[in-house]
Parts: sequence; structure tokens; C-alpha cells
Amino acid sequence: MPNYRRKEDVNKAAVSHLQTLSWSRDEYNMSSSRTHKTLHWFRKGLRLHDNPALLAACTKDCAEFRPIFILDPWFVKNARVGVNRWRFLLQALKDLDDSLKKLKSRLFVLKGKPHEVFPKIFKEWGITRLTFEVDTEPYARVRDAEIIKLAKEHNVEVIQKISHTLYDTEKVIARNGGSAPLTYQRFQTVLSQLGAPPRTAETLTSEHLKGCITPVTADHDQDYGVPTLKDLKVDTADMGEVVFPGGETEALKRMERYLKKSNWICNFEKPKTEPNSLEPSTTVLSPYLKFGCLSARLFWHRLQEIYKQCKKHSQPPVSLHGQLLWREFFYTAGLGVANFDRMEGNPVCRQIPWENKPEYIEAWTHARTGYPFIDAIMTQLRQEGWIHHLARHAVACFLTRGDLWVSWEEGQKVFEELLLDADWSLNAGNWQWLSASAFFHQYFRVYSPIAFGKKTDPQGEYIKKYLPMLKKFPKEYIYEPWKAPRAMQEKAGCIIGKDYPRPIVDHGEISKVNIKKMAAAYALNKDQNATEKGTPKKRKSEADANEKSKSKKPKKGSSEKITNFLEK
DNA sequence: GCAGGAGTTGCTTGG
DNA sequence: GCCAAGCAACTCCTG
Repeated sequence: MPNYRRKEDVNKAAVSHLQTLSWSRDEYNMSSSRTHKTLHWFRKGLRLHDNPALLAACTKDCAEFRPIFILDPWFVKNARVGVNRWRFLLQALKDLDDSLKKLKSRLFVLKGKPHEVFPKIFKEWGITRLTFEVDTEPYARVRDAEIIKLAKEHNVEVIQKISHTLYDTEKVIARNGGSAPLTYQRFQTVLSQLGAPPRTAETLTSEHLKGCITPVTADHDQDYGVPTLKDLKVDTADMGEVVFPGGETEALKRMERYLKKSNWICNFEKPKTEPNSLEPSTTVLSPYLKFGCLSARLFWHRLQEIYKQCKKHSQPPVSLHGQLLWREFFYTAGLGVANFDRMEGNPVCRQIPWENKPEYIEAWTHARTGYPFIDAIMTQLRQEGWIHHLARHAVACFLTRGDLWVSWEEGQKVFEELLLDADWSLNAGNWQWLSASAFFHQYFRVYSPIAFGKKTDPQGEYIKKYLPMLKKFPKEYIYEPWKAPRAMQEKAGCIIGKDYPRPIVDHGEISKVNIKKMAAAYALNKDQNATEKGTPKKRKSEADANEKSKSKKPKKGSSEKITNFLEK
């Protein structure tokens, strides 16, 4: 039998605190007013601060409260979750459980499909109220709709609250006339009509739980404890050192550490940060925001407090506020655009005839492209689960329009597996951006796998850290080791082609060819859009596009390739 | 309908 | 080391 804390004890304790509380004596003593047995379902939002849905489970009519997390097999089967992110999640759950322990509660970790788990626990625990945070991702929307239906069938009241995003994403779309804004500028215009993001909710404390039983059995750990990686049979072969530990405690600590640097906050401009510094040049709060260990609203308002103290401060899109708005921008697009994580059937994504090249994907994924800057980034990603935003740009451009001409969806899969902060909307949105498939259109701006990294790390220290086989190459050759004379390679103890690969493609040549392929794909897309719509205006633009594509015929040599590609 | 400017974060060359 | 121009020229928004 569960070893419940006795209700009388709870009421007694509550009465002793009456003087310090604003609630009336009646509200505490009237057991009839405490009618609800509540469940708070943690999914994202793994925190006690700014969690309005969690608070809604602990209101003064709560008789019994249980916080749960469900290990849903769908994620194991369908989402690519690498070992580092599994570990991050389990650390976050452990931290949550520790925090709840301090409130005399515990986290109940359950395993199974939510639609099978809920009917059981609704019945077993006599649940009358279920609370959770709104999640706008496609799987979550379907899942939650099903659970809401089930709850209704079991006479369970459902309360949902928005706290993962700064704004109500649906409202933003409605304000934009029913579709997601597709430019940052437009997005800001819409947000300006909504004012500042809502205030944060207060952190859950023992005060909120006074008078509410938090049932915990003696064998809680055995039945509902946070599992280990071993329990979950996660392959730990690829597990790196813990660089960014999961959990709310760590998230808040990390945020506070950065907020102390008010000068840095006020002057922060993302493009001026470094993709290849040995220590991160940005906050690395993204994994914590992804899992909701940190509230985006809290971070936004804390930044606002700092901004008020600065004489002047940077502005969106490059400021830290701007970074939170980018997150919001892609969340909104993820909700408003159909098939957002695919090229086909995605109305904002240009249809580009990427080629299936398994050997290229394999080389890129496993840091064997022969371009040290690219391979160092991919190594850091696999080992640590985080890489700088601009490093993501460099490798994403390289895989897609820049060099390898492989679909952004392939890159998306790898990032989904390896990033601690893999966030469905942001991942899909940024891959479309970088591949110039949507949002960004200046496809002729191509990152160089050699020159880009040199700007901020001319000595190649970053490469030496992540690719130790190259550490003895002089800086003149560290970005292009294949150019080093044989004797130098021997002296460095690394023969190119044997100990480290030769470049998989010639960037100088292939990037020019690919720019022309992009031009052709853009022209073709324009033609197709015009034909589909068929309006006089569009017909005109179709003619223009044809005219343009004729007039922009590539120079000799590459034109043949483009013709072939169009015929494919 | 058109022109002009802006667009989070390009590269290379030359002064 | 810094800056501007040229590269070749995209889409979206505004007036």
C-alpha cells in the first residue's frame, strides 16, 4: 500500500502557516474545497519556475498532486535521439525529481504510449484534473488531442498553458492573417502589436502545495524513479564527456552567470561571436531552452532588466533578445507551414533536385570530408552535442548548396540525433535557411570551408583540439593540409590520404558549379509557381524568369552540367 | 507596376 | 589590419 503522508498532518501543517498566507482559514480547513486529484504532465517545460500549467495543478482546490513524465516509445522509434541528449534528458529529470523532493513530492516516471498510460492512471489514482504545457510540434499536437479526448471520457478536466514560447504562437499566426510570417521584419511587426511577452509565473514552492497531499510510496524509486541510460538500453559507445549538464538548476546557474556580464549582454551581436573559439562564445542556453529547463520568457525579462541599465544596447535580430525572437520565429513557422521538416509538400521550401550520395553523407557525418574546419565542427558536435551557430552554418552550407549538393533533410537528421538542443522547428527552419531553400535567398553567398574559420582562428587551435592528428601542422597548412609538402606531412606524423582524408571535393570548383545549379533551380521553381498559379501577373513573371534564365546562361563548361541536371 | 533598399553572420582583391 | 568594391544578382517589402 502506498505510504501516503497523512492528510491530517498536512492540514495541521497548513494551519500552522495560516498567518503567513493570504488564503483564508476556511480554504485550508474545508476538506470539501479540496476536491481535485491532479496530474501535471511534464514533457518539455522541465522546470519549477515559470510553469503556469504546473501551478494550475497545485491550486487551492488540489487534494492530491502527482507530477509525471512519460517515456514515450514513439521518441525512441521515430525521433533520432543520440546518447548525449538522452543523458541530458535524464539529468534534467533527475534534477526535477530532486527539486520536487524538497517540496515533499516526487517525479513519477512512467513508461508507455501516453494513450495507454493515461486511462490506467486516471483510474488507479482517481484523477480529476490534468495539466500540461502547450506543445505546438506536429506529433505533440496529435498526441495531446488524443489525450484530451481520453480525459473527457474519464471526466478529467484538462488545463493547458502556454509557457514554452514567448507568445501564443497561434495568436501570432492569426495576427498575420492566418499564415506564419516568413521574414523576420514582418514577424517583428506582428509582435509589436502584441507588446512585450507575458510576465513569468511564480516558481512552485512548498507554499503552493500546502494542504495538498503529494503521495509517495516507499518503493517510489523502483516503480517510478528516473531510469539510467543502462535501464533504457541506450548505446553509450558514442557518449562524450559531460560539457553541458542537463537540468533546471544548471540552466538557472548558467543564465545567472551570463547575466552578471551586463556589458557583454548589452553589446552582444551574434554575427560578431566566434564559431571556433575553444570555449563557447555564446551562452549555450539553447539545450536548456529546448527542454524547457529554462523559460524563454524568464530569460527575455531578465535581459530586459539588464537592457534598462545600459546606456544603449544591441537590437534584434543580432541581440540576445533577437536570438529568442529567432527561436520564436521558427516555432511560428513550424506551426504555420505544412510539412515544415520536408521539402516535398512544404509550400515555403524551394524544390531543389538534391542528389542522393550516401558516401558524401557518410563522410560529412563522420568528420571525414578532408576539410579540417568542417571535420572539426562535426567532431565537436558528436562529442559535445553543441556547436556554435555559425559553425552550423558552415557545415550546413557545405553539405547542401556549397559543396556536396546533398538534401538538407539529410543534415537535419544528423543534427536531430547529435545536438543537445535539437529543436524540431529550429532545426527544420535553419536547414531550409542555410540551404537557401526558404527564408534566405542569396545562394551565391557561400561559406568557404577554408577561409571562414581562418577569420576568427588563424592559428587553427580549434582544429587542433578536435582533430589531434593534425595538431603538428603549421598554421599555413592547418586549414588545407593536403597542400603541405610530403616531408612536412611526415614530420607532422599525418599523411594526407592515409591518416587524414584528402578533400572530398574541390571547393573552389564545385561551389561555382553549385551556385549555377541553384540559379537554375530557382528559375525552375519560379516557372513552376507561375504555371501553377497562372495569373496574368504570374504569367508575366514566368516569362521574365524564362528570359532571365536564358540570359543568365552559365559560362562554358558548367552549362552542360546544368542542362543535364535540369533534365534529370 | 516599378524602383530601390534591406536582408542576423560570404569571399576575394586591392588600396 | 581594415575597408570598400566587385563578384552576379536572389526575394521581400515599401513607397
